[in-house]
Amino acid sequence: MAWDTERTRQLLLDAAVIEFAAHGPEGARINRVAATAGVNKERIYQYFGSKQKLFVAVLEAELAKLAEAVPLTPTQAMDLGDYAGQVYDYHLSYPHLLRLMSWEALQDPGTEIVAESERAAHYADKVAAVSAAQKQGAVVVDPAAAYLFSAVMAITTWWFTSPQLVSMIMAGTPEDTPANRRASLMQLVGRLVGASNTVR
Amino acid sequence: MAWDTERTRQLLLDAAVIEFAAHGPEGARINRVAATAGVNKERIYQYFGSKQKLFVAVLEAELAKLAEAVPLTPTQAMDLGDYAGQVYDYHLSYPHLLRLMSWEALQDPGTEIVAESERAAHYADKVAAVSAAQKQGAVVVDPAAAYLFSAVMAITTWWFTSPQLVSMIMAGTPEDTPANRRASLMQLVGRLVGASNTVR
DNA sequence: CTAAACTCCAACTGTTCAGTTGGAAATGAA
DNA sequence: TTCATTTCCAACTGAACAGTTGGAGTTTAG
Repeated sequence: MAWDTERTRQLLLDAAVIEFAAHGPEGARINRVAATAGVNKERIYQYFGSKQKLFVAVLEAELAKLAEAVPLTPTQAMDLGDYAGQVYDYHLSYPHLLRLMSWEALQDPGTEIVAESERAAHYADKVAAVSAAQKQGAVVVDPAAAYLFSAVMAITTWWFTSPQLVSMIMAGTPEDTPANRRASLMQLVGRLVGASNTVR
Repeated sequence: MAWDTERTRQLLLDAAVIEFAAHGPEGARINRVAATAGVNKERIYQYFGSKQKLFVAVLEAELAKLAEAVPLTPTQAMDLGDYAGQVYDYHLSYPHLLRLMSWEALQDPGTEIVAESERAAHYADKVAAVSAAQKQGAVVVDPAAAYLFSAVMAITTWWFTSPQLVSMIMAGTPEDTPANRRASLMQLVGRLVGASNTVR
């Protein structure tokens, strides 16, 4: 058969995103990845080495896509509500990543963090941007930037990471829609950072 | 040997909390639960029926403990910052529950929610309490109570549900401690709900 | 054209796994 | 005391699993 090594690898990676997002690194099954990809499972060991290494490759690939899709710019920290809205949009249209990160969160605490140095640098940049916005008066100075940024991440991602809680909590709110969630998110982030239109 | 059926069952449940918190419903191993409990694994099938039913029993038991430890009172909605602090304290001292709920969140979306009616009623009460506080002027009226309550849950639990993100984001904040997290949490919740001391 | 290297496959290995079975030991009722 | 019931156990069953092997087929270099 005609070879297309890169295509085979990508097919496996794409299939692995689906399998790991659904079942996590321990529950995923190598034969299902191979079946979904239409590729022999021996190829997984040839290209990736092991099941856990495949999971790492999947996380690296998907994190790179997020960084590309929602890049950090200095102006974003000046409008964290809008930034939160963009991150929300990304996860709404592409739910696999937060599931993968949730599985990552639940791994053995001793597990090495995937792409840690790149991700830590990325987050350091974001926290620094928030800190700079605090100095410019666009964001309240209390609490520290890292705490503020954490809270923004928390309320942005929660809708996707706790679906069972969301369904129970929002059951009595008939006007609940993704758009209203997004609007409340942006409003609440604005309030957290002290944006002027939220002062009552 | 002297029989103590209830003790055997509780030993298995306690061992299962540890195993499911660490590995989740798919990654957990029945033989490890039995070994940790010091009980034959056949007893698991006798008392609980199956691995998944054991997971459900574990979640039910741990959720009942939370409801008992951090009960809802009407006064709590008048001070959501304090309430958030109490929930934070519970999870800080007892991290298994949020791990179990995180595994629950990642189960197949078609999976029946454990103790759904009780939990939904519990959350409905909480949202109603927030709504009442809004009417009394103790909490801002925008966005709707369910959105506010969701945001409070989000920033309270995030410290425990995203440890890898926390470690990267907080790496550049040397003054980061559980106490400072708690203090920032209460401050941010106060700001979200429009508590008077946060207006700038 | 040939041989080396590479990609890919079906079948395999050794182990693990959830769940079950047949029976031992303890308890309780008659 | 005896028998029925219950609790508990070691070993088992059937299937699943991650990872490996031997070799077929294709590509590339000489």
